[in-house]
Amino acid sequence: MPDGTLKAQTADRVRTVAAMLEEEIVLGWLLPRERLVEEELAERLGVKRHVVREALAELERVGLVERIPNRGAVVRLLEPEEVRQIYSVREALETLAAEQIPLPVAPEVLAPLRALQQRHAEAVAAGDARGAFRANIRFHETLFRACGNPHLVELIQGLAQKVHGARSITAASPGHLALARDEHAAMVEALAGGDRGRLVALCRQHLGPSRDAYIAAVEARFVRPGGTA
Amino acid sequence: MPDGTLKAQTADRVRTVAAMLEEEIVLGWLLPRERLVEEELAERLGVKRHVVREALAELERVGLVERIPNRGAVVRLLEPEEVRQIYSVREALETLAAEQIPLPVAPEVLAPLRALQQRHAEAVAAGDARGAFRANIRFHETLFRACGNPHLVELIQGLAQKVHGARSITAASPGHLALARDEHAAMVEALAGGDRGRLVALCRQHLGPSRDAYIAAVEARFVRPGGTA
DNA sequence: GTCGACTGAATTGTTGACAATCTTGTCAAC
DNA sequence: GTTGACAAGATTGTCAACAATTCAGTCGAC
Repeated sequence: MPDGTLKAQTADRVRTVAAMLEEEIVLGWLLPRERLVEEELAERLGVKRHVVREALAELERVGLVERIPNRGAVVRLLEPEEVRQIYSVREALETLAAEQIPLPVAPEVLAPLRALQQRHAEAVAAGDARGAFRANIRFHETLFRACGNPHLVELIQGLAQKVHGARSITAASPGHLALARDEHAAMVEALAGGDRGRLVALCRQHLGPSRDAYIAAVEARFVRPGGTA
Repeated sequence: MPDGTLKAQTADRVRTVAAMLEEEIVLGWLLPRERLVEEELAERLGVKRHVVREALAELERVGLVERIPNRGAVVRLLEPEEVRQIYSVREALETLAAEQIPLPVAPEVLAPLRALQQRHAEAVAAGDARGAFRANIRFHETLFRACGNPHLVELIQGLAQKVHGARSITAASPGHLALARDEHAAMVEALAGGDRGRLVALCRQHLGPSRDAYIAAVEARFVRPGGTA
């Protein structure tokens, strides 16, 4: 077996398609309530319908799309209350992880973290929303992985993914991206300096802006007099 | 549409099959490393192979089975280290939830909880491991749901499910079942009495026995000199 | 006697076609 | 002008056959 990972198994393709759709949702190319037709996506992304089907099922499980039997899938619109609840759990988990990171942090954590921080900063400077999104994800993954508990990391990532649909407001906003960039720099500093209190506080602060921006946007745009959605 | 939930969609059947297999794993009918052949399961459970396939994929995501490409699925054997990590996160999350339950607890929470506690006690008395397992799950779900954050509850349930494969030791043991029964009673008491400190302590204690029993069993039975598994 | 290659059986992975279901547009009746 | 039924189109849900892969046992060479 000389290829190894070379051959693209179905499972890998499903993950790839799910990731592509996720990005399109996060970056606001696919808007809430927009229909996701299996056959159309299959053709556009160059895969079989079965692959798209599984990818949509995955995104439904994660909470990014909504699937109605015999009717198809649409990009899900997150309720403000739901977003608040998710962020409150995120805060607890990320705090927990930050408290368990051994300090002073190991160089093999710090070095890649600095590299990712820089990549994020470059993407922000270039106005590359997609690059910033990807670097941002990897930055946080690397950071929290340092806590030593992969299951905790998995939960944190899952929750972050759940609210990806609520990030199209901030994911492309230069102001928010610049703020995130600066906060990342501060986190790295706190890690390097062994200042746990600051690190934990930064992690907590870091969550606020995107949550508040989304809630404000939804309540301004979607709430109709007398209605709940 | 006069039937509503009457018609059995594929998604429902997948969930059902997954739940059946999960129970068989928890109760020790299916042992670690035991093969799970799609066609055989499809015939035994009276569904199409495609349904079994998706159910196995679901159980793989959850962490109860392991699937190797072109080779099939087997019941997964959890590493002691992994079990420790999962239980440590469970402890944190369940503590968090217990701390957020409004006290004194609402009657519409307490009443069903007492009913489930009794059902569990009856199953234990009757030596009905499956009944005890089901009542136990619903008891904890009802308890933690009272914290008001469905996403936190979902995480707690997911983690509990992840270690279901590690529960075949305690799920059928009269001693452990009796202990769980008594602890449930104490939890209800603490809830009714508004004693949050006791409730939190009980939730934490409650996790210990099954974790320790599993780790002890695995390390006694499966560790070979010089090997890691 | 041991090692390596080969063949056959078992199992999963993939595909395309068909059936069931829902939505939209049209038209007639009130 | 509005409402209801009806038909056509679009979309998902289901299935069974076929292809690809892996494993176990056997046979032959050294």
